[in-house]
Amino acid sequence: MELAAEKLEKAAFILKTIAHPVRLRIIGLLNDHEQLSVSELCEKLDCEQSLTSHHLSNMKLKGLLSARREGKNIYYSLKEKQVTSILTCLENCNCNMG
Amino acid sequence: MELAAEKLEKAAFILKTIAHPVRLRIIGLLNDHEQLSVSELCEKLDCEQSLTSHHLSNMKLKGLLSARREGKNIYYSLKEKQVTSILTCLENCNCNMG
DNA sequence: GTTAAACATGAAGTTATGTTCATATATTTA
DNA sequence: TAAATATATGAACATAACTTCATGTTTAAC
Repeated sequence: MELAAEKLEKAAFILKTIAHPVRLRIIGLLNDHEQLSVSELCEKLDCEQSLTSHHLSNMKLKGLLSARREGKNIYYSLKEKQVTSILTCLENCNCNMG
Repeated sequence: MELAAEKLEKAAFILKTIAHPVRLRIIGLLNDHEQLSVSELCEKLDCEQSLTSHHLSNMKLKGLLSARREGKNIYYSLKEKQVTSILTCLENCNCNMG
């Protein structure tokens, strides 16, 4: 095991970005849907526009999502599909934690 | 995908606990070693005793580690081996993020 | 029963994160 | 070009996380 030191900071960085209920759901949704507009996400997440937008730009900034404009809408999608594998781990993990 | 709502909070919770360079290294070390005392961890991590201890009790509190005393030493070990699978994901993930 | 070793704990300070609110920008439509 | 829709942005605040430092507790050795 022992992640290489270089990879370590990056791993923590990515995990930190993912480690939030709303952002986890965003990843889940974008894994199911290929791409979604901000308002579609707002609705599905039941999360206010501004807050959703903040989360999205944060995730984009950190390289997890990409965005492209189409008319009035901006569509977000997963940039690194592999991120999803972390979710799968968590899903399968019967972690009786907490 | 779409983690069940109940699992979601827990997943974020676990990820938040893991999402720290030192704590990632602790998990890596305890995956390699089965159990380690605090001072062994301090040394391997090159991390001050108090800080290491804080991280350890945090991880224990959140159910990731277990501890048992043996004389003057306290040995920590992974409570949920599955946590390691998340590290494996990250390792294999050529995430060109950031 | 003192001392030392190994570890835990708690307060304090600093920084980072999350959230809200008000406002700005871009695009389309009337 | 004015209004409406979709989204972004930034300031301000509240809360949580990280770290340090000083001190407490437990166990063992003398």
